[in-house]
Amino acid sequence: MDFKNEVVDLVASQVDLPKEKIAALIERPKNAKMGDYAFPAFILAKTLHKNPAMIAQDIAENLSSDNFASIKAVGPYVNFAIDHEKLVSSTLKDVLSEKEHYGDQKLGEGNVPIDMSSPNIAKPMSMGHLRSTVIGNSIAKTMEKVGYTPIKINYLGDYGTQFGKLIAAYKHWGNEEDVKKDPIMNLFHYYVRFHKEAEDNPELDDEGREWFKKLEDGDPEAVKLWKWFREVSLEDFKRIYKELGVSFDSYNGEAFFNDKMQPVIDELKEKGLLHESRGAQVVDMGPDENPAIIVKSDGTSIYLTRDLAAAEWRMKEYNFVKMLYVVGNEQAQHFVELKTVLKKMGYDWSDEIHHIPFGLITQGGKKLSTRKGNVVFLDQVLKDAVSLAKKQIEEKNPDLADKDQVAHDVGVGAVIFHDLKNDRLDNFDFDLDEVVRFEGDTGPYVQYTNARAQSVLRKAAAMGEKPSEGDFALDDDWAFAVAKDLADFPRIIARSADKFEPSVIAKFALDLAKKFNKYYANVKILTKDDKLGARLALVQATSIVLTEALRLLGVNAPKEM
RNA sequence: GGUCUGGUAGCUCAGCUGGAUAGAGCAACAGUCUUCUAAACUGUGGGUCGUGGGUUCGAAUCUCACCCGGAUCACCA
Repeated sequence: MDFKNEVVDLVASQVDLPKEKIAALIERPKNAKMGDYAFPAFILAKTLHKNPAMIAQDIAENLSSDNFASIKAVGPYVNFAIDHEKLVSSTLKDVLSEKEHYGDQKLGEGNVPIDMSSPNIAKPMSMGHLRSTVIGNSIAKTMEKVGYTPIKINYLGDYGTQFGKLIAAYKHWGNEEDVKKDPIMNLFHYYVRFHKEAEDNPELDDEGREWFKKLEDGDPEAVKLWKWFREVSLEDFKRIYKELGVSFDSYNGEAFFNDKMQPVIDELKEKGLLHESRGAQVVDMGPDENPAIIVKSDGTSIYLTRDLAAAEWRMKEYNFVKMLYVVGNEQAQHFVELKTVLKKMGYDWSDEIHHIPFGLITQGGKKLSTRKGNVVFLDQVLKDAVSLAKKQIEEKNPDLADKDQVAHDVGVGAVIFHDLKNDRLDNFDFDLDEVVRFEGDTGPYVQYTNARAQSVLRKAAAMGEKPSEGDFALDDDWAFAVAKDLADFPRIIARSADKFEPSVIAKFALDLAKKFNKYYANVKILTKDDKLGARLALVQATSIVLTEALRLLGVNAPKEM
């Protein structure tokens, strides 16, 4: 049942305004006591030459509807209070019949490649990669929920001059055994050492360049090492992705596009977009902008060239309706260049490319730097989170079955949720205690709420009681607050999808959990009376929606914790 | 200096396309488990919404200027 549409119709019957205009004016009072919808009468004051309070009064007097418990003027507003029982019962009916498909909708269709995660080979994943990974993953699930077909692409940083350096470093200090034992960490140590020693010993840099040249020329040893590094790194990454519950449809990284760049350069030349500047081949970006470099002065390519090739290739391969890049905000300018160059090449689909930026993570107020070794390793954070969750379980629920599985879901869930609950663009300073908190506005709070709901349902089943299938009439304020949130869920999903903003869903989940906990604290659910089935239906519906909201965020919802 | 982005409670942040007394969480203090999981709930204190102008019946929200923080400003990604 759509109560808002009815409000619009009711107002339209009294007021000389188009329905669209009315719909835009209808608002939701902040204070629930004032009702559920309100129509402000200010804009009619001029045309009717009456004060808004009187206008509101006139409108309210002429309206009535079975679906609203009251329609009355309060000052310059016409306030509509929904009939509690009607809203609760129509919402519960929807949720229970559609189950996890509640909130599904068709806002569009077609392929949507999402460039996300994209760690660099031979370097440990940091908290920054976590952001790209979990934001991309949540957007993918949300896009799917509203009709699109997401394609998750891990654009691995598996090529470039740093591999020359890494090979040189390995030749100096590395050995096969160590790399096999702990590939990422040992390769990373070689790399860090290389940079440190190169400060006093600049010839090392030359060695690095030589090895990269060899790699490009197909030198067997260089290629073999590179392939090996890539392979062992990817295995390590996949282990972490499994922990996070994230999978990819493509691992076509930078190396995949090596042989696809020259055609793009040729194409730019043909279209007359390329010219020489300071020894480099560039495309002009406008009078006050730096030009976009396509070929460096030493004749080698640059990441923009590669991204252009990747974009063209993806268009051919996927015929996408949108393409998203979940990449840090510090690369914003790069995506402006990418889109501008594509546009100049005559590709209007560049308008459907969106950079989905996110804020910077710092530690102690300082920017994290892989090269300086000042990083927060994602692997370690996840391990810490899981072990803290385990400790918590031992304290609070030592008899729980599947302790390790639940500790994993809760610990990892806490980390993911923490990363998604705030606006993407917010910067944040990394603080482990903050990231793995289990109380307050956190993932575990939502999980716990769901576990409570599941527990009630289990107890009810043991009593031989089930959620009602037809009679959902509840009219207390706490149930009504929960049902109102449930009724909002489809709208929340649409907004999250439209803004590519997972935090909208995370905030909703927190709010719903809070409303449910108030209900739980104030209403004894498992009492044998004629409303028991209806109360259980509310519990069931809440659990369905909480679980689905968490799923869209990429967080598991254990039934017990 | 140019561009982008942000500035709301001690801390971390909500506040949807401008609307009725600015909201949460954390931290502090005071309560609530013989009763459905206290990872919870209830209450108290805490605010010049960066500053100043403008638009409007109405501005935390839109606009302009300025102040402060962050990112970025052609051969790294």
